[in-house]
Amino acid sequence: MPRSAPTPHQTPSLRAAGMRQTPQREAILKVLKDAERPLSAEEIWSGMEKRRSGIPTVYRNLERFVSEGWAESLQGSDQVMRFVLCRSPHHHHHLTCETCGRTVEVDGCGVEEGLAAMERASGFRITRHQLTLFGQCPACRAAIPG
Amino acid sequence: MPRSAPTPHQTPSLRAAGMRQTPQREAILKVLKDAERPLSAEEIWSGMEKRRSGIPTVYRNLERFVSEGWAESLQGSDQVMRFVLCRSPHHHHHLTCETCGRTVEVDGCGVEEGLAAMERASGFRITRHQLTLFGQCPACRAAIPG
DNA sequence: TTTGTTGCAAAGGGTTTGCAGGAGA
DNA sequence: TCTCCTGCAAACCCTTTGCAACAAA
Repeated sequence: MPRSAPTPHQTPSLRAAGMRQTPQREAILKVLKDAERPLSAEEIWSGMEKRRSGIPTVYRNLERFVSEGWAESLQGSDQVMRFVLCRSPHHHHHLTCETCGRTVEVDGCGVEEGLAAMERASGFRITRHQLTLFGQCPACRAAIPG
Repeated sequence: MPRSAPTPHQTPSLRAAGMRQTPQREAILKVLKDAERPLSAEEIWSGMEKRRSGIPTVYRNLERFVSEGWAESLQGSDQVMRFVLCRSPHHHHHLTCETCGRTVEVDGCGVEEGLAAMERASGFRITRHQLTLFGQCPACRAAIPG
């Protein structure tokens, strides 16, 4: 249930979204902004200076940010939810390096034709999809050739 | 750490996989076989006649079946792991109807070209991907046209 | 008989809730 | 001042573990 204007992917503005501007919220956004990979709530919490917040506050705000479209929550293979700031307002996917954990966004999608073929094969109408990509980033490829 | 032969996707054979044949295991496999959608451990447990098992047994065997390649575990948007029997030995994806929950497998993949484009754009080497598809099955499309 | 499995109970770990006090606007 | 937000503690819930009893082979 997004509350903000239709194009919320710009620099998150607490005020514009009708949220009060608290140091906790700014700290959470800062940690997310500086992160190069999806972070768990606990990692975000640890990253906040002086831990001046409780974990529940982190969770509550994360949920808020996701519903605003500012962040995205990703389920890993473990039981932990991780969060990333959405840099792009467009449809995109996250590509995670399995060696160093760095995550980048890939704009666009590139699976449309594949989806169309699957629709024909299954008779389903495909309305949404979630694609998570894993591999190795350029730096790690260079470090560990093979 | 699969223990069975390289082609374990046929009808699961407990004996062939080096597992003892217990009523609990047969019951779990039966519930999964009859299911048309991914089931949580608790749903599987409830589906076993007379609940003649403890939840830990269900979890332990599910983990075993997954490592044998007989089943696959899927993370939904909630915090619950769900399980499906793999009908096909090939690379495939699961397509879930958002109206009735029915899930089918789509053989093949169809996103290869897209992945190649993403590799070029990102510089990553993509080694694995997870694609989950949502939409509406033929029956639900017929029932609720639009 | 041997050893893999099960059941119970309890622990674990991430996430959510209730509520009273605190602080933006 | 008026709400919204936060912090604390406890509750929740799914999943895992330890261990002794049990049963498949």
